Amino acid sequence: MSKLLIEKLREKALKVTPQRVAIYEAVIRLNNHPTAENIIDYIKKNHPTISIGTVYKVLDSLVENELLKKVKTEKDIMRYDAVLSNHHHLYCAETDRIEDYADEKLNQLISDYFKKNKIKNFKVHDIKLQITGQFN
Amino acid sequence: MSKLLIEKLREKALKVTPQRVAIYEAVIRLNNHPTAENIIDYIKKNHPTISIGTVYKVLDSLVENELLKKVKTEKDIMRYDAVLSNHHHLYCAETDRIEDYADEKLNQLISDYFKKNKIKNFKVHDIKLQITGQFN
DNA sequence: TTCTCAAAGGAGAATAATTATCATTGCCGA
DNA sequence: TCGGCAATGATAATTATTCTCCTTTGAGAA
Repeated sequence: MSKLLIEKLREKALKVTPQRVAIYEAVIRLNNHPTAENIIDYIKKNHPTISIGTVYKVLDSLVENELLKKVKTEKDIMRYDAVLSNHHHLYCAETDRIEDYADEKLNQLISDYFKKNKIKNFKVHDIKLQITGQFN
Repeated sequence: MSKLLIEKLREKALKVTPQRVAIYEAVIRLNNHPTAENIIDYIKKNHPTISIGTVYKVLDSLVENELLKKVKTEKDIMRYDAVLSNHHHLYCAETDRIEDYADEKLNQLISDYFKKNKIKNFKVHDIKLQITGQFN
């Protein structure tokens, strides 16, 4: 399950620690864009001694090493995502639910559009849609 | 300059106070998506006695009354925008610069796309593009 | 214009999320 | 197996924001 993690860590000469593995797996398991707090709660079950600071540090380094992504929210809390493939997010206006929305046809449409319509003085790296609305 | 503000406040039976006017005008003047801190610094020049709590309270109520919008960032700091018309944001990956990007043709393209391709179990209210990249 | 009073503001304490510090631990290459 | 150094744990500090509570003030009524 954590093959990718271990590989990436080795590749960058970072140590493979049980904490890093546990945190990475927690984000995957929790899989609805957990907050640091969600992750801490989940991990404490199997790692009752893990430190909060460690969780934040590990999350940061996993983001830096492109094993996780940060998700923007309305609130001032960071959330994390283990799905690395290019996708968008559906934000529920009522609850705090955030779901992934992958749509290759849409990506194509947008990327075609920007190929034809460059933004002046700006080099686009990445385009994400924040789709707000309501689940039903 | 604050006609719209005063109108909206009156309309909702909210008091027109010098603090509200100053904060609203500050967001317009600073016009690059200022943080609360930016706003406080700016306002202190003319309103040295304004309280930080007031700035936050006013910003919240202006957002609630649709005179300002909150802008999501990578960081866990809120930023504010006085431009209400539908537009997207260009995020600079290096600096914290955020610029508006309005593009009616693009909006049309996306809204047409979603008219034809509904997202199941989800009612879309609004779609925003976060375009990250680099100014040059 | 003055009065009234709820709404708004000010000062500072409190909270919550995150970051920093630093002594200790443990991963991993030699 | 061992030693060095990166990573962790415990906890203090910081930062952005919210809350509390008392004072002030905008604006409708008299």
